[in-house]
Amino acid sequence: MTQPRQILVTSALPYANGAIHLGHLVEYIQTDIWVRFQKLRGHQCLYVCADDAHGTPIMLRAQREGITPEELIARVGEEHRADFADFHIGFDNFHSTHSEENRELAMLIYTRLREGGHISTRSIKQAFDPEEKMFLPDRFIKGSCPRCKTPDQYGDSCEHCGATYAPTDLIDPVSAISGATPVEKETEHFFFELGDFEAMLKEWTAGDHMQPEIRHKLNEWLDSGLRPWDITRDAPYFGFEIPDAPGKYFYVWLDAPIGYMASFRNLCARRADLDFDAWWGADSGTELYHFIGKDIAYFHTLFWPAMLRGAGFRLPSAVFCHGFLTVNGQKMSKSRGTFIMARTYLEHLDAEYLRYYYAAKLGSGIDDLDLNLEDFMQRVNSDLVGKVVNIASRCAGFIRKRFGGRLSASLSEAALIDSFAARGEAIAALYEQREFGHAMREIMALADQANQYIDEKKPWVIAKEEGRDGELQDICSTGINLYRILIAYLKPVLPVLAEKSEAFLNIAPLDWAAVATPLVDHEINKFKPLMTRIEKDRIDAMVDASKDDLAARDDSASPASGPLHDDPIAPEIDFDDFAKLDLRVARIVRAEHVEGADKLLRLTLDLGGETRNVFAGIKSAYAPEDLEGRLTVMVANLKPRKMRFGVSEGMVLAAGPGGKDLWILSPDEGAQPGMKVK
RNA sequence: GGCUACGUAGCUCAGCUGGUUAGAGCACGGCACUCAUAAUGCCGGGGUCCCCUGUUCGAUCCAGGGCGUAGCCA
Repeated sequence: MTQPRQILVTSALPYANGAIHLGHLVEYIQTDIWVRFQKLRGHQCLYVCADDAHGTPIMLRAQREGITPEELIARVGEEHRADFADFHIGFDNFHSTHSEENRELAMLIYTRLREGGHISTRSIKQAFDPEEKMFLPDRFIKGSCPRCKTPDQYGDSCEHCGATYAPTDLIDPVSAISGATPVEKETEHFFFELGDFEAMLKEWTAGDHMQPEIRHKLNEWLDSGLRPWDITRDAPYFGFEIPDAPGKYFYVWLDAPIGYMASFRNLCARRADLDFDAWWGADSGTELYHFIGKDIAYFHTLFWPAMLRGAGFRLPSAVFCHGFLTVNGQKMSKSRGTFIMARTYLEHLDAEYLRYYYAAKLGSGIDDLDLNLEDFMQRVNSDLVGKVVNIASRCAGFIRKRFGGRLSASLSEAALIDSFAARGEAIAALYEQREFGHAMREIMALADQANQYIDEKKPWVIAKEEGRDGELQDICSTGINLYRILIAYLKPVLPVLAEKSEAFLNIAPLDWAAVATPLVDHEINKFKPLMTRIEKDRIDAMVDASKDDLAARDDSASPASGPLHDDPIAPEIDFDDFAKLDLRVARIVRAEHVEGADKLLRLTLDLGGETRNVFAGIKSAYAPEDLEGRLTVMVANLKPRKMRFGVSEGMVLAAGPGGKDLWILSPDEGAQPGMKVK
């Protein structure tokens, strides 16, 4: 080990007007894994975050709920803390931007920027709601797109044609709050003169402080010239009022990143060993990393370094961007049930499944990450339960039953165990570079090796032979030692599995260095299942619950609804695509319940010369006796599918959202079984 | 609309500065095994590397154009 480093890490501040969802968690899990890794390596690594508690949306939401903004952010803050805790996000401190520390630091930075001549004042024209007596952010003005005329678009861009414009360009603009027609009104704002920092930002950007993709984007902004940044908003606003400018507040994005500092200062107050200035002073020798989403790179790579430099603080060592989450290849969708809240997930599934899956797919780039629920289940079950935990499971029984839990007094396979330990530095380098997916592949390759070893040695054969106890004990002791190394490598990702494994192995908490010292002549505890498989119905239940959540949650009267809205028409296909489908009229000659199946009925379909066995998920809507004798339509050339209860040789067509609301298709009188539908 | 990225097997992803038969895991098929949470091991099938044009002796990798996806445009 080299010298311990001093590292301060942040994740972006979650906005305090809504719940944490699985998209947010990409970032917190990524950051947490990196932080836990650094700690296991023996570094002093501190992870701070806070709620981002200011701004118009929070003010308005509190109004709507009839509570104060302070009450709203207190409530949301508690929810956020609980969600993070249950996903094992190990913040050293989680604070709020609506705090005294943040007020003082925001003032300090603002004052220093002003003294440095970097704050200017100018009058701007902004949309004003004459009924609510407030200026309107772009997002709170709606109207028709000036280019494509699509109605009901926001004041900054059109969701239909992608045009960007000023709110004043909208056709028939209205305030989203009151419905009144906004008027233009002049107001004086303060601006941060970003252009003063152009040279410094160009130099900083050229250094190794961000990913190349972000640097490209930044260069584009730098080349097009830096404009002054509007840092104030007028009352009414929820934020920090500027003392010498009554009625003016700091824009939420000014004090949000300062929240990183405020959270750290708050931590310093409780920790005698931490000195704020040593970590944030201009000449600080510590490291500082911000993990953020690619959407807010702008604020963290331009405004934030400029503010820090202008106010005499240190700059970040690096800003790490990540991509966005898609679910099943698409944007998270409320109607599809893939807009999944952290809490909803936790009610159905173990947090570590998701931590592992994200880790397996995260790299150092800014690509989006897809949570494919089918892949998620298979990956977790196969890698963690089938491969890793299985190693302990298949060795522990012999050690316990035959040797009283005692591992061999010496290593029979020192070379194998050494080869596992020798991978530690390479795996550490991957964690360090945030190449978690690559690290997981390396670790799983080791798990495969361990299983191969056990397979090759066949302890279950040796166990039946006289006089080979020593060999048996050696093989299983080796397996246990290999398992221990794998768990140490996985510990940043799976802290709970690690903790349970430490209890099973009867050892002190593992760290990276512990890998070098194998367990010999050591007694382990009884093995209990350390992790269980993901069941498909748990995922289905989570998706269903996410649909329900939103029905309940979505109080912002969304006028659009109905089948077309919930399930938009699929992309256009050619006739050839359609012609591949062979739809046939079929008579349901028998319909019966399937023992053990919650949703399925077994249908025997007559195609006029051929009968098919089809399992249909319509039990919730039909009684078998109501179906027998009916004509319906089936997909006749669908590949047969093996199900738990038998092979399903096709599919009957039905419409409806599910449950009781499901209707199978019926041809009119006169159609004969076997006729092609075209 | 402009810009920055991305587009590789059914799915999720690797592929170092262009070079002979393009890889992994999962899924799928076959075999073996039964210690283990129906876990494991061995073998196998499967890809016009989004499309077009160009540069090159040679391009999945470079250049130009197109299509699609994501983000940003203070």
